[in-house]
Amino acid sequence: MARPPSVQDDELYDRLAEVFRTTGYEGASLGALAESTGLKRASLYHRFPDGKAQMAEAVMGRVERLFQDLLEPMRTDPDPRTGVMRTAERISAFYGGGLLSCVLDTLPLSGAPEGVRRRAAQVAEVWISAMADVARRGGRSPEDARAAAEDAFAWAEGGLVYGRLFDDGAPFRRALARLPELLLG
Amino acid sequence: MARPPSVQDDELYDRLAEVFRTTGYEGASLGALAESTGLKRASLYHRFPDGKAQMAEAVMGRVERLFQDLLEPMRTDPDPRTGVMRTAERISAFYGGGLLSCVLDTLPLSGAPEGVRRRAAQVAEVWISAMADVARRGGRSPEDARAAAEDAFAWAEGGLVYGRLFDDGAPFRRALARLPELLLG
DNA sequence: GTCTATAAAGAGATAGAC
DNA sequence: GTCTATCTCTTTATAGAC
Repeated sequence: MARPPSVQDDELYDRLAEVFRTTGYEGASLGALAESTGLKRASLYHRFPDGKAQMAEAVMGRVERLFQDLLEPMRTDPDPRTGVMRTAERISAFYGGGLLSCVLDTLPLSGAPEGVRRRAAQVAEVWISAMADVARRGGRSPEDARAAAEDAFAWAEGGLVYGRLFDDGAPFRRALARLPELLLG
Repeated sequence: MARPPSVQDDELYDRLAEVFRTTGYEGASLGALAESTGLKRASLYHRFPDGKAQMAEAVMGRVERLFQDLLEPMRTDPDPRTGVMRTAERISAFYGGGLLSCVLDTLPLSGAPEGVRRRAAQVAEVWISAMADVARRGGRSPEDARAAAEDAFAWAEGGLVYGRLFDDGAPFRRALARLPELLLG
């Protein structure tokens, strides 16, 4: 049985994520990952025998677990609109009000191993399908709900692209502020 | 052994752009740039004595010139709505219907020189302010026009993020299809 | 588990022949 | 203008001490 992820591990993953997030997969050198975590390169290899690819996949696993928490209100609040608003708040905070890059954007560039790219798509799918689900519960057809969820994802991710270019999180925050209307009409 | 003749400048920039676009700045190795252009590494240094940073800036200059052409209908068509639709068509084609990554997203990650990041923001600003201009001509207040243009940029860029993750350009194309409504109400 | 040391390959960049 | 050859530094990865 696999060892459950410890808090210690999560802290490590968060520091690795910080590097991958800002530099992408190929830009994230072992040296930078080691410095960010406070471990030496050889120690990282002890934790991740398959090297950088395994570190990136572990980071994607961590992000997926974090998203499960961010998405919880949207999934469980009896009122869809309230749930969407609460999740939007959490997501906005998670991305530093729109000033942090998203690992789903920066990590899966060409050069990243296929497994990393697949994991990134998986996490994005978790997010998008949770939005589509709440849109359906709000009364939209499955097709409309999925399209609205994709649009919401795109708007938010693009807001983060804008944020990185101009150091301004306003477009990202507008996207999240309009999430209820976008998903529920 | 005689080599095939060197490519023209714009052709050269396009081949460099292809590498930067898909891999980001740090992921774009001199070897990959040389292979993509058909030149040897030393020949690239003859054209760009300052190396990779200068190549990336030249690519941004090329992209800016390309955008001037993409944006021309939106700027000059007497009917704002027709102009926006024509520019949207051109932009959609430029990005392969939503399946190509955008250099404005992938190039300015951490690790890219400050000059490259500045150039990327400059090109994005050209695009966004052209959209804000047409929105104003369509009757919106300067503040609304700017915000709508930023939102349109974000939606489109995020559509490309989705396209890269899922190999599906539909969200990007939806964003462009809604450009008239987004900018002109 | 973490470290130092080091190997092996790849990176950016330069010199000089043609 | 393009090439081959080379330099130097960085990067990934491994070996082995503690």
